[in-house]
Amino acid sequence: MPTHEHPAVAFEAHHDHTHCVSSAMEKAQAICKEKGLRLTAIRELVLKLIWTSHKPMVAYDLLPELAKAGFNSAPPTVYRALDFLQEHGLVHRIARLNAYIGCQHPHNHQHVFFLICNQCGHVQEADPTAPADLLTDYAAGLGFKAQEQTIEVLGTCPSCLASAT
Amino acid sequence: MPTHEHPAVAFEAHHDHTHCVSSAMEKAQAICKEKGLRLTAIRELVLKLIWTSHKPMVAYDLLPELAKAGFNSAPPTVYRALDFLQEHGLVHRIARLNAYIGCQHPHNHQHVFFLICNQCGHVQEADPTAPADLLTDYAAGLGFKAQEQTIEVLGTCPSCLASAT
DNA sequence: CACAATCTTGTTATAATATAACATCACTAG
DNA sequence: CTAGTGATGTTATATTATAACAAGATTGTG
Repeated sequence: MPTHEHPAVAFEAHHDHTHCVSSAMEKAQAICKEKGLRLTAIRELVLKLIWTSHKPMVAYDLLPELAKAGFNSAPPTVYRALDFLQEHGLVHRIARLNAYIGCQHPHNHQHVFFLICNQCGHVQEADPTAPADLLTDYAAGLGFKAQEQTIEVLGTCPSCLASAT
Repeated sequence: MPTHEHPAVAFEAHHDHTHCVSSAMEKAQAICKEKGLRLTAIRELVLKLIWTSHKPMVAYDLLPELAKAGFNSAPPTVYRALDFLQEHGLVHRIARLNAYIGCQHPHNHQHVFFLICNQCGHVQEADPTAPADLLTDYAAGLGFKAQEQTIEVLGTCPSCLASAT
């Protein structure tokens, strides 16, 4: 296991997930407080559900969970919460999965970089810094001004590689 | 304008589009012949429509065009054609747009790299080689075996930058 | 407190994207 | 020519997402 905490966490089957979720929630509360945003009950629950699943969740998977918790559960409710969370950097939308995942990284939210396992579905967020610079430069060479970057890498994660023997 | 032909073509308002389309169609026919694939009338028309538009097209934009040409125009028809074209490297699907565009590049079809203009909607396919190597190496450092890569860069294209003055 | 302004949520309806399932047709190899 | 495969037709439905407007909640200000 690497000595730094984040990069491998989603590929670790037995990390302390309870801690992982509560830490993410505390961080989200702090961010909202700092920015004067309202992390309402619905928004908080949606974020918690996404973190708890620790896999990408699609919007319609969240609806029954909202219903269980006694909230309104029509699509606009969950899409609004997701829009809010995404807008403020708390979740990412993974385009090719139509799914949402908690934002784990300390980086510029405009630049996202995911490693998506084809076999188990786990998604690892990675550090976008190096590719972001490369892509921005490449685009600039074509006269294109880059503003937002999405990198989605599909493949096989360490744990699936291991279990394939 | 760069001396190489491909990279800037989609940002060139006045390139020879008729030639551009017919050249793409000839190339597609050659590829299918070589691989023993059947570029049927529907598949050929779908590919031609996509190339002619020269912008990303969504599946449901293609349906009325198929109908005009006298073909069946239920959704499965167009999705099947798109699946075929995508599977054999003739078009790409741009995940965040739910849209399809003709494949312009001579590279590995598993590695795609798009520059998407927020203002005019034009999409430029770029050379994925350099970022692909970087991403594969980065993933390998995390024990992840990369197999397929999607890079979508949003921003402003040269022609929109120029017209913004 | 009262009130207006704004933000958030509730509610109904519908749009947009994509696939399942099975029938029929057409091409190709033997 | 004929069985097997691949392609298309057809109907129905699943999945993802948003429009539009009403009602409620929160905040700042007098």
